[in-house]
Amino acid sequence: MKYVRVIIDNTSNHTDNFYTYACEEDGIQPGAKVRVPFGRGNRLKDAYVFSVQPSPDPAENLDPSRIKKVVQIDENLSLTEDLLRLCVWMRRTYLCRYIDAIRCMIPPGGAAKRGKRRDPREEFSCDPDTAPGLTVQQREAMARILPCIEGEYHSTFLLNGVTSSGKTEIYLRTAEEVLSRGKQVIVLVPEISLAPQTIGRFIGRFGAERVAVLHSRLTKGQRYDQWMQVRNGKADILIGARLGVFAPFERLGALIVDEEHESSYKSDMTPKYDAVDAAVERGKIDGAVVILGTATPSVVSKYRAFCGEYSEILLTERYNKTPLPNISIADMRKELRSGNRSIFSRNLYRKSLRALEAGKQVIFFLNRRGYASFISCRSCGFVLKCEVCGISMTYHQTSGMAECHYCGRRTAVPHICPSCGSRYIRQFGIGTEKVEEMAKIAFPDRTVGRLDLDTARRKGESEKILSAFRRGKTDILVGTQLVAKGLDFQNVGVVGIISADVTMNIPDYRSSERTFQLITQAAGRAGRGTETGEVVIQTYSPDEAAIRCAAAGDYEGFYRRELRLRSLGGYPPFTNIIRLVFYHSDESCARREAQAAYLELKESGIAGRGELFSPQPAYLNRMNENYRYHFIIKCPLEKKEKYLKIIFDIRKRRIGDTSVKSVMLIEIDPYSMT
DNA sequence: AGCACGCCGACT
DNA sequence: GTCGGCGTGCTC
Repeated sequence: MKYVRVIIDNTSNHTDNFYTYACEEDGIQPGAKVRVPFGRGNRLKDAYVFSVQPSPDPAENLDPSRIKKVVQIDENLSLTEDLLRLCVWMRRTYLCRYIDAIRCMIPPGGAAKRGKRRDPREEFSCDPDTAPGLTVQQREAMARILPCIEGEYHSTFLLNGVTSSGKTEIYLRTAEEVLSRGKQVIVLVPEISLAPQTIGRFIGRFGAERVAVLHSRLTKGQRYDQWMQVRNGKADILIGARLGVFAPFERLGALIVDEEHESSYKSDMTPKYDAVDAAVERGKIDGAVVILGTATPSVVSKYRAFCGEYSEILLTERYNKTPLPNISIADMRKELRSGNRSIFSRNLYRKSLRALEAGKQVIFFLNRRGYASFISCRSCGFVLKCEVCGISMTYHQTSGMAECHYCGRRTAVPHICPSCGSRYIRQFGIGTEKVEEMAKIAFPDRTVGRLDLDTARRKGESEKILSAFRRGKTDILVGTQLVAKGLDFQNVGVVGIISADVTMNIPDYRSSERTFQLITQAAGRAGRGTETGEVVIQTYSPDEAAIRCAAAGDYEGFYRRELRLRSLGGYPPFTNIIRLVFYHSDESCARREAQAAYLELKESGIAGRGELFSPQPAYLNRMNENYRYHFIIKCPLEKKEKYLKIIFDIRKRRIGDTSVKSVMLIEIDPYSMT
């Protein structure tokens, strides 16, 4: 007879504890999925074994007569011990329940109904791929990674390589080395639909039968099948979106994260984990090599490399010596002053016209987010920013005020520019639809396609738009970041970034970083063939560091400056932003309970100057009929444990207090503040 | 979250 | 007497 400590699969907030059961099967292992009687009604519940002991833990002082027996063991859906440790880390790091972490790791709906279903791997073309020779830099990179694979110890590499420097080949070689030692590989990509070439190369190199894919677009049945391929060792490579980090490999040798700076690695559902951090943690637990690949490292990752947490590998040479595009900045203030009121600068218009006449194609890029409106002066480029946080303020229609979404400060919208006194200060917001319309007017004899979330939502539509552009059926492609990411077009002569200010002015401390990354990526779409491409960046703030540095291809310069600003503002990587959200259908209840939690933190005396901010109505004040209040903590790294402990206690107090009605959400470094 | 226990009012 | 209201508290 063994005794097991389990976590019950239960929706309750009150049962996030270990429960001890007796088990007659002596071979029971941690990670096993079991059925146990639970509660007074002894209803059978799923549960997951976290530890196996010869006798009940005496410290728990359990009455032996209260210990019930495991009634069934489900061999199929068991987790690995390493994943259990990752659960513990997730609960500690994101303050979720054990069961929330476990649910990331098992296929949803359990064993879905049997039956024939499409193999999701079929959709990827897979010409046999043979390993090409490596460049000097690639060989140097492998020389640094190989010792970890051979020695089977964990290390995280930040693979910082410019576009076409051959990062994918490093991934493939790493995978090859790991696989040849009988170990397994996880490859994370930001979004499966944007990575068909990467997947195609893995399948082409290693064979489709060894590769499993996992992402949220799969049906439940498909996800179950792919998960099983991994669990029973049929596949030894998994390519997936963020949830692929939880693939149940027993002998994981490497975790590869492509485009590590992408925001899609942050989960938007509970638990709000960051798949990059989870990958690094899993690498530590499993003793696996972690490779974070990118052309524009996130400020946080770059800083960790600087601190020695990660080792940085630079790839600076372009593989086929493709010339870098010629990047220029168009100052839209000057355009306006000289009478050009169109959305195209003369420079961009002229270059586009010339390229189109030479039979080349053109991309117009604009990253419009529905709510991303900001207040700016068309005359001098001034942008209304919060005095405390330095973040651009958002215009609110309902209040008619400009608000900072971080600290909640409100100011009246100036009618005269505080900087230059001009009256041309107003709210901005153009979208891709308008760009499409304007492109059709400006280039009347050309065909224009548009790719953004609205046109790509319909299934198969984005493929249609992209293939039309690739085949030359459309001359001009207007799009959001969907066109900027990872897609190879051979015939693009000009990339026009219609307004670099759109991303610059979203209310988030990462807006500079995102702007730099997006410009760099969009620029990388130009001149992929043999000829030099042209990139025109249009902006009302040509002196903005993110824009200047991106135009100059100066990552280091951007990074150094941005790091200083983050340090001054108390932002990551020097802090973690912890956000607590409270929602309830009754506004006063949400406000009161947010206030109670805030006071509890304040009275604990933990918060230093500028760390704790008072509760504010959340940006989307009403969501699903719920009123939302939130507050943030700029938590210095060394105080994280202490802060999390207090927040954990607040949650415990709230669970025990029946008068508490609102729901509290905990977010660490949230990607958006909605 | 369930589910049972428990301590009060109105019904055959 | 006893049926049932939902406040309280526990679930190995």
